[in-house]
Amino acid sequence: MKKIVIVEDEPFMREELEQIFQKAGYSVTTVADFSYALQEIMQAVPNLVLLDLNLPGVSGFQICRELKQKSTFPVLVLTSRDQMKDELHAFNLGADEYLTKPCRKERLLARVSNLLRRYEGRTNLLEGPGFLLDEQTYTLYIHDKSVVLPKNQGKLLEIFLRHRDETATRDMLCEALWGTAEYIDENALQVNLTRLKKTMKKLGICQRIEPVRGIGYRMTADAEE
Amino acid sequence: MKKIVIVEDEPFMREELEQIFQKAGYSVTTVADFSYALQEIMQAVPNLVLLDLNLPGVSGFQICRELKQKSTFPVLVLTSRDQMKDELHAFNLGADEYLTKPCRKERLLARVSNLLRRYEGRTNLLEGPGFLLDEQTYTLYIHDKSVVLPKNQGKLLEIFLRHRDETATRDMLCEALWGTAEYIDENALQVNLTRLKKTMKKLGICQRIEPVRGIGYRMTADAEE
DNA sequence: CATTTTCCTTTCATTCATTGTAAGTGTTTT
DNA sequence: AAAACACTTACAATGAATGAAAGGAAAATG
Repeated sequence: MKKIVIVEDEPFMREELEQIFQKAGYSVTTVADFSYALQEIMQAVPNLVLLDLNLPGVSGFQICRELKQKSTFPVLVLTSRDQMKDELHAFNLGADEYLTKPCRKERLLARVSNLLRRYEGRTNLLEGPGFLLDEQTYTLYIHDKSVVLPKNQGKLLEIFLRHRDETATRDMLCEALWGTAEYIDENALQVNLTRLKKTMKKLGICQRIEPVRGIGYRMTADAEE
Repeated sequence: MKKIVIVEDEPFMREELEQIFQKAGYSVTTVADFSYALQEIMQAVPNLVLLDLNLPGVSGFQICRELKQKSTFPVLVLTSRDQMKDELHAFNLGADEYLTKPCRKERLLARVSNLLRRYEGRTNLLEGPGFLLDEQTYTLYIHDKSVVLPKNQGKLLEIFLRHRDETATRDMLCEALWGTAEYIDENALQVNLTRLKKTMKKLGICQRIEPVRGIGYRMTADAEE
């Protein structure tokens, strides 16, 4: 059963939405405390997020942006703000659909199931700058090409994507590769990193993996590409 | 550069759309002869199709349905028909977006780039009943799981998906596996089929691969699942 | 500027999944 | 019942991915 999180402050509206989706066979969770909205959503691990923009205290835009940075859930913005600039802004932040209230039940349900269909099989995809990585198979999507990375290279890339612009310690990387933080062989890690760099270069993904002396590595988006 | 095909009968509207998208940096093709619309679209191999519903002689719905059955291009329906039932119908046929004329340039462009973003890395996905197959890597997506099929199994499944409910001859299958229609070994095909069946069963995809005596095989959707 | 430490690259042997071969078993059709 | 066709299983060969080893660069240190 597909799970939907509803972020809406107006109680009457919230309850109506909840009923609509429950009747349609969805599992529904509502967010009450908007200052922790992001955490609550992440914890619920929904298939889709229904987001109002006018929330007391917090900016709906801000929630949308952070959601899209830290997760891959589809976001449907449902709001009474019918300004074109709001709509464009929402799309720029990564929103997947934008509907204005009042909205007919049928339209809402149609758009939701449409989004869910679009996102089928997309739940495991990590977003990198200019490419996508399937975290289960390590299939890499870039433009219209796709390649399956060798497991070790995939594991390394996954770690880097999960810690964008942070430093990944050698322990973390070894842990990911062999399940233990102790060096099996300090060099094996090295070799696998070299290989990852090589395949990324071959694919035209310009990323720099820089060493952090004595600690580990960090990946930063490169200028070109 | 992303390529868009515009299917619109009203000349003034068509030209305006063409200009809007060209200015926005897209490559544009327009369809003139609507009785061959489908063929023209398929031949153009666009990244997105902009489709009007009110076409002389042909049903836009019909084009939409066939497009979605035979390709994976995203379809944006842009029409003056603002009936709710038209919208729902379009969505049921697999349309990805539905906008009513008149429509502001900004909104149209935003929705288009939104769709294109959503379809990144999705261009190679073949749709099967309940699952998706990447035709380059043979990564199989089912529910929230993904698996990379061995090449031979992937090739076989691809053939079956491209000829849904038709019979795939042994020649076709051998051709796909070894590039030649002559039997390398009649049995090798057999073994690979067995393996495909086994993995599909393990993944919970209920498909039946039935032999057609002396000719080949056909895949049919199964009752369960 | 020389030395040490740290990091990187290349080559080679091993390992493991995938594939084809072979032999034998089941199932239709005539 | 016999023949033709379809399926399964086990095993050996192949090839990609991996780790080991050794030597070369680059950065820090005195």
